[in-house]
Amino acid sequence: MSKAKLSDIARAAGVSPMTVSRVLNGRGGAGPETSERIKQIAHELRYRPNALARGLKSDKSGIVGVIVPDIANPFFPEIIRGIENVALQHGYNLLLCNVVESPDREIDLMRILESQRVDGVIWCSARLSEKPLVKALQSFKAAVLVNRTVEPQIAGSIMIDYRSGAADALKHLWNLGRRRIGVIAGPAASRGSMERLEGLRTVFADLGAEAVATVYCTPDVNGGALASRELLEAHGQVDGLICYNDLNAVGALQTCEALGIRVPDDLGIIGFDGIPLAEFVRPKLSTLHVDKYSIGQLGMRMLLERIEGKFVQHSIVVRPQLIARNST
Amino acid sequence: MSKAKLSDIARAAGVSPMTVSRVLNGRGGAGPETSERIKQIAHELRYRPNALARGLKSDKSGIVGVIVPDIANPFFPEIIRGIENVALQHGYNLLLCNVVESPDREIDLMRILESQRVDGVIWCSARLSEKPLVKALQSFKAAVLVNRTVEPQIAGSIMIDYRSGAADALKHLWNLGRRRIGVIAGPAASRGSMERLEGLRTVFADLGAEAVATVYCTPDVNGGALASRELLEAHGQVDGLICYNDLNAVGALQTCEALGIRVPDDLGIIGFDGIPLAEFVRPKLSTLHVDKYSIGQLGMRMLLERIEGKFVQHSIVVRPQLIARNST
DNA sequence: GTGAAAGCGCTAACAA
DNA sequence: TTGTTAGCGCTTTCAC
Repeated sequence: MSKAKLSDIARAAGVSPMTVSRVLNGRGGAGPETSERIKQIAHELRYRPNALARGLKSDKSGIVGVIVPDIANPFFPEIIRGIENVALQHGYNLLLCNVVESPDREIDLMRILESQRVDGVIWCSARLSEKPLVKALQSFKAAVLVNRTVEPQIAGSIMIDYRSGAADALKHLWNLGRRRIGVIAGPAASRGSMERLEGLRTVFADLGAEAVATVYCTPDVNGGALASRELLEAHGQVDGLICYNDLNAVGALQTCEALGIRVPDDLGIIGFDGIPLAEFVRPKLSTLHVDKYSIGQLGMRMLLERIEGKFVQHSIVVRPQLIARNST
Repeated sequence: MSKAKLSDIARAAGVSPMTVSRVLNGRGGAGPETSERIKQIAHELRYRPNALARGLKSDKSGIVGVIVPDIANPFFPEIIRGIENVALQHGYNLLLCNVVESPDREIDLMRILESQRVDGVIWCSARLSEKPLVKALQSFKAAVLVNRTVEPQIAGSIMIDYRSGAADALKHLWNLGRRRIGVIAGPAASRGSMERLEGLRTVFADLGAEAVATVYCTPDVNGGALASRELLEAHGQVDGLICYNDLNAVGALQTCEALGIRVPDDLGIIGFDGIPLAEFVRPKLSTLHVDKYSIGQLGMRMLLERIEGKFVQHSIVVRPQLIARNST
């Protein structure tokens, strides 16, 4: 049996579809006992309003597109939960999109989300270059970027203060007496990597020092393992390692184990992000914790404002917090 | 500026909307150079077909609902990726829903997905009781359950063979000489837990032995830590621990560390699921590995068959594979 | 308080 | 080959 529609209820109740619509949407429309009868029938028929028809009429789909580079990276599920938490409170649902592969995928995705007439988009760690990114964003009623900025008219943004985070990481190692510091810098193309390096440079300059070596890598455990091996084999005297993220740091931990380097005795390692994994490895990983759930909530709230046409706040910066554990 | 529609293109090209529709959908409809002109204009106007209108007309939304109990549990993102991989190949998108909280949430979600007129649903680890579950599933054109079964007419299912997995875990520990075995059993209400226990019972019976103790807990790290502490403090002589999942096993690892119990020397620990984390802890966790990505792919393929009205295969059973690492 | 008409953007069926 | 008509389910507008 196919789904009940307004006219089915109307016929059963002996009224017009319009009346049913009004009653079910709580906008008066009928006397008390007629209303009751209509609601009763709707319930019996398991009536579910057709969101497609509603959306077509109202030009609102009730759906928000969420784009993440890789849902298997534990950084993102927390953000998604934050987004969903706020979205559901406001009657929105999430169309989740993963873009593991290429920037081409990002373009395709945009077309899809446009076709679905999503009411807005939250895009995490977009890798598309500026021009096409802006062009893509302009096709949406509202957009929020996480980990990226564009002109505030184009999209709101939630930024993580990588500079200060990286600076704090370096100061932390320095205060612990580490003087020969290497950097596992993550993906060379990434803005986040650049900003971290800038933060480091500033502190190094103040200190009259510099990094022993910097190695780029993919932002996962394996990338960290490979890069740290390369770095440590070439620079045995390194006594501190600053990593792009916790996954990289866990990879470094593995390398140290393989190379017989003791952490933190021989080498202090610090990560970034504060994913749960950081607490489960041994030694427990010191890290710069980022409140991912809040980022999701903030992002969705910002999107809601934009959907409603308010542009009060254009950019939010979240500051990572140093958590010193046993790896430093 | 709002979005271009067929009639906009039609006007610009001096043809009827119908012709434009046919051309853009590649169903002939016009001579070669008219077709070219239409495509050109569509491109310039950044035309995006309105999926809402199409869906309303065709009674197909192109969207598949995916429900997981908790996206922050690393078991699920892999499944989602598998689902998405197949879905995209076939022109479907995912409406992702998390149900962290209560079974009530599950009911609400069903209403939402029905309203969105999703073409099908993939539901992971549904916790709703049989009656309402069946009722909910019946409202969809197609449905597939992961980790649960119902009548094949109602929904397809992908099952993990927890019995054989648990049996393998026990045999593994037994072969290693462990004789006093405790069980961290996960959520008491869960089917998965029950089935694992059944698998264990069978093997214990063959062996003429039984579990020293069984403790239930939440399926996360903390639950495992608490439950294992309770178990180990009450039964100091236990030399083998079978855990509901890897998260629980990691929790047990933490407890052992706190209690000064050496793993695997004093106690062998084995997990379940084979999440990435299992490789990152020390000692590396032995586990029963489940191919989550494949499960996602299989589930989506099964759903596609059901959407298309083929019901060739009603149930797939995936067998976990023992991976012996350093915790046993 | 209630209903009829019209239209959101698209396409199946038929007509020219 | 191309166009016209009608309708998917809902809601806004206006008339009763």
